[in-house]
Amino acid sequence: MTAPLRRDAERNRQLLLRTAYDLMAVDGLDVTYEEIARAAGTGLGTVYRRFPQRQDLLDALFAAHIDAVVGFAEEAARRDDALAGLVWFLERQLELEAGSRGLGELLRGRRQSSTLVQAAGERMTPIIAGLVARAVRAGQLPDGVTPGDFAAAHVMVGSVMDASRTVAPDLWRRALAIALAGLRHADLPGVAPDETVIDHLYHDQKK
Amino acid sequence: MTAPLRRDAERNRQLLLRTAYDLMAVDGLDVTYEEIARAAGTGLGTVYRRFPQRQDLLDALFAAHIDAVVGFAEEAARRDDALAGLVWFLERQLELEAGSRGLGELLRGRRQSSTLVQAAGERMTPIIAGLVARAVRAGQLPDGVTPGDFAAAHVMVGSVMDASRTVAPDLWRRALAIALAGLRHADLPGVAPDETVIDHLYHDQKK
DNA sequence: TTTCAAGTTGAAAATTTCCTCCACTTGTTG
DNA sequence: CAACAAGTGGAGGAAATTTTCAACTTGAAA
Repeated sequence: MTAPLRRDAERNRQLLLRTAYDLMAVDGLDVTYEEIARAAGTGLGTVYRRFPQRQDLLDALFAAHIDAVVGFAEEAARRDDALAGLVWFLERQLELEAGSRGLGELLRGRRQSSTLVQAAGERMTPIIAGLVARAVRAGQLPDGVTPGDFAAAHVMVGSVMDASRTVAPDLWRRALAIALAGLRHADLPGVAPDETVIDHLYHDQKK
Repeated sequence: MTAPLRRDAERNRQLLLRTAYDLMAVDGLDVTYEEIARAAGTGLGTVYRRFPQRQDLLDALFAAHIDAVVGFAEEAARRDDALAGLVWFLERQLELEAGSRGLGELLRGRRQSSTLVQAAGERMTPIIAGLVARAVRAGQLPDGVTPGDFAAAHVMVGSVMDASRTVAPDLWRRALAIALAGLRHADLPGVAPDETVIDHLYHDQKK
């Protein structure tokens, strides 16, 4: 379909991907194209030629990670112990996010979600919902806990991760412990977040 | 000391404050001066003349709220029941934040903190620390829970508030229930966040 | 080796937001 | 009501970032 890139172009493409990945791991998704070009030692035009939309770059950079997260969900669903599966899934996903600020921004707030992230969400939604339902049925979680509450927990832990990344890169594990213990023991007030609200939790898309 | 403003200027000042407050309640602290001017029906120069630094505007807008939060802390400390005091304090503060996205941004992440916020923090730190210590001593909270964990809880609930404000303005209460139950029941791993880390939790100051 | 489509580059235009400046207007004071 | 300090408005300069583009270079097919 699409012609393969010329050898030098492909080399540049890989170089740009590596460079962009490293920059975004530290500074988040909003690194300047100019910054990427400078760090990679290419011209600005080269970055634009290869990745006309920033979304193109993000997709190329993070597709594998997104797939991995979906894989985690599927693997978690195979467990007999539903709650253990949920905990394991959340922890794996957060570990990935801990490795790259950019990935965290992609998977949670900031920036409207790409097709990739949306598709991944659609695949995981029923899986997680099934796990939560199983855990509740088994009495591992109190009645009233919903998938949306896990989404909230994810966002909550992520916020601590984002704020403490540079000074306490493991603090999110403490936040995770709080969130998980909370889900197990809280008597949740109000109405559970439905699909629409979950969508906002993840793709807030404001500056 | 400072000469009083001319009557028309004072009228404009109040108008700008009201306008800015309303805009920031919805859109956060980063509303453009141009937007404020347009909404207030004044010229851009007028906004800059009255509030040369954005911090001047923020201080004028939120000083009262910040004082109120400090007042909550002091009142909480007077309670016999330390944990109830902590819960009450956190809930009051979050209720204020729920009323204005701007205030939430000021009190938590985003934007380096003003002198006002810093001063408030310094007044509240020992108060909250005392309450936490009392609650732990009384067995209301498990050993190992620290003031920093309450800061984390605050940030965590705030992140849910920020993300769901427009579609589920009360969802933060559910997040608060999770966080509080978590603090009461979690066996916290890792090291507790110290002062430096708490500072980062609150004043992350990245885009 | 020749040829040329593909690739590269960096200057410059377009955007966006911030902030200054000054000619003009208006309260207020004597 | 005269005089002027204080206040106002908004065009336009500065800075940061995005995006385009035309002149130049290079890999690879014939």
